[in-house]
Order: sequence, then structure tokens, then C-alpha cells
Amino acid sequence: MTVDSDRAEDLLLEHQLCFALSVASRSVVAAYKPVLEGLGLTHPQYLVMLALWEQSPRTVKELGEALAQEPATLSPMLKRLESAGLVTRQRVAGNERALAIELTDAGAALRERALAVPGTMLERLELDRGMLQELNASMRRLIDAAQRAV
Amino acid sequence: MTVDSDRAEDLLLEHQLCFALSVASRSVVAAYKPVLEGLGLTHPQYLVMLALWEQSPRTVKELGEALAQEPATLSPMLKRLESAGLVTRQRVAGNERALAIELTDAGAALRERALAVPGTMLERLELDRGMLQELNASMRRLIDAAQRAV
DNA sequence: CGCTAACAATTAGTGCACTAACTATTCGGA
DNA sequence: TCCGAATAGTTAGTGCACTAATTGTTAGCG
Repeated sequence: MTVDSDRAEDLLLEHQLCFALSVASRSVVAAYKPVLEGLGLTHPQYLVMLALWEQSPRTVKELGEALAQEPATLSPMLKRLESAGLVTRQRVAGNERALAIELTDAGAALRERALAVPGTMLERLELDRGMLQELNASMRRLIDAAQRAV
Repeated sequence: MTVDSDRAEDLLLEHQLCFALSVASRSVVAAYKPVLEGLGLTHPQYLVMLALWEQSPRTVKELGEALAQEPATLSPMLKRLESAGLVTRQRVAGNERALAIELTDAGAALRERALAVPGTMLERLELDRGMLQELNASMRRLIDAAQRAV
């Protein structure tokens, strides 16, 4: 087999990691959707709430670093979460540039209902905790390499 | 350790497969971006072209099945590819409902330049073919489970 | 034959994600 | 002290992705 035919094989859609990865991401997010609808959250909003349940308040910049998201992406999302009554948005005293995003009581309370989500999803995705950790580790290695590549 | 504290740990952002998967997908797509810019393609457009390089013409429905995408997502994308001169959009003779998407000469020719992409990306992502196949297999299992879940 | 259901694609509307440009604030050195 | 660079968020613009509603076509059945 020649090098050229190897490279031709490489172009098959089914051989593309980027394709499998994109479809997996979309499919997993779609599988979360019915579960998160019960909480009134989209998947990206759920991730923001997870970050805030770990630490609140946090600035937009800090959230962006935790979530690997641009401030420009978070800005409108946080306004929607504010409209939903889950967070407040207030300038940081002593640094009027920064915006502190803080859980409201309702936002903090939502965590109780979210506690069931990971278990439900593990079951729906037919994963045990071991497979979860393995996949997570693979993804982190890939993220590191991909971010070095940019 | 109680069950409750287990469930609390489960809510940590860093333990979420869905988070790692989303970030990995976005990061890998971002790593493709500078490479695909040379071809004048976005990443989703690149996937459409891969599908068409394997078989052309194909209907919108067939492309949707191959790419796991909704026709409503493909419709505007295909118009952009038509504007770029890479594909044609013509109703299927004998079935005026279906739209045949076919590579133009320029679209077919672009494949030659795309042949280098997979190798370049493997290198940039620091992967060998073995790791690629393993990750691909993991993603496919996950996709199957996630799509069953919906 | 004609009517209805199914089918294929498009449109409308919402939300994410990214880049680039812009505003407001703060910091730091001449 | 003041002025320019750096910082933090927002806005504008493009493209994806999804759901629901719509348009036009085909098929099948009574």
C-alpha cells in the first residue's frame, strides 16, 4: 500500500476523530437535554451553575477560565441566568471593571435538584464510574494537546 | 463516606464527562481552524466536504444521516458551499422533493489539498494512529449509548 | 381518480461560540 | 500627577445547531 492511498484512507469521515468527537459531544448534550429541562437549564447554563455551586461569587473572567469560555460567550448567558433569577450581576467594590456573578437563594437551592443529574446520566449513558474516569482522563489529555496546538 | 457526599462530589465540574467532552470538541475544532482556513472551510463545512468526497451527489437527507445533522442545519451551510463554488444544488430528476448536492470541479479538486490535513492534525494533536483508533472507538461507543438514551 | 398521509427541504426563532471592535476602569512609570 | 498601556466586560457580526412550523411533492389507499 502506498503512502498516497494511506492518506486517502485518512480522509474517510469515519476515521476522523474530530467528527466522532463533535458527534459525541452533540449526542451527549442532547441526552442531557430532557434531564436538564426539569431544572430549566440548557447544557451550557448547567455548566455555569456547576462552576458557581463550587464557588460563588466569581467574576466573568474567572468563570471563563473555569469553563474554557470567552467572556463574550458568557456575557449574554449570564444575563439569561439573571433573568431566570438564578444569579445576580454586580460590579466588584474596589474594581469597577470586574463583574461579580453570585448565586441567588434560588440558584443555590437548585443544586439540591441537580444532585440527581450525574447519576441519572451515568445510567442513561450506560457508563460506570471507572469508564467515566477513563474517558475523562482521555479527554483532558486531548484538550491539553489541542490547546498547545493553537 | 455517605451516599450524599458521593453525589456532591459528582457535581464537581472536573468530574463531568459532558464538560470534558464539550471542551475537547471545541478545542480540537479550534486546533483545526488555522489548517482549514488554508482551504477556505469552517470545520462543519470540512465534514460536509469529507462526506461528499466519499460520495457525490447525495441528497440533503443522506448527508444529514452521514453527518448526524438536521436538514435544517445543513440547508444554510450548503448554500454557503454553493456560494463558495464547491457544490451545486439541484432538484433530483424524478423526485422534485429531494435536492442533490454535487461537487463542482473546484470542490472535487479541493480534495487534493485536503489530503494533508489528517496527518498535520495528528501531529499537532500529538496522536499516533493507534491512539486515534482507540479514541475513535470510545467515541463511537459513547455516541451509540447517548443516541439510545434520547 | 382524488384525498390524505408521508416525505424532503426550507424558514423562523432561540441560544451558543468565536473574532474583532469598543467602552470604561485601573495601573504604572516618566 | 498624568498619560498610555493593560484589563474587564460588552456589543456587533458570522456561523452552527436545534425545534417547530411551513411549503411543496409524492405515494398509497379507498
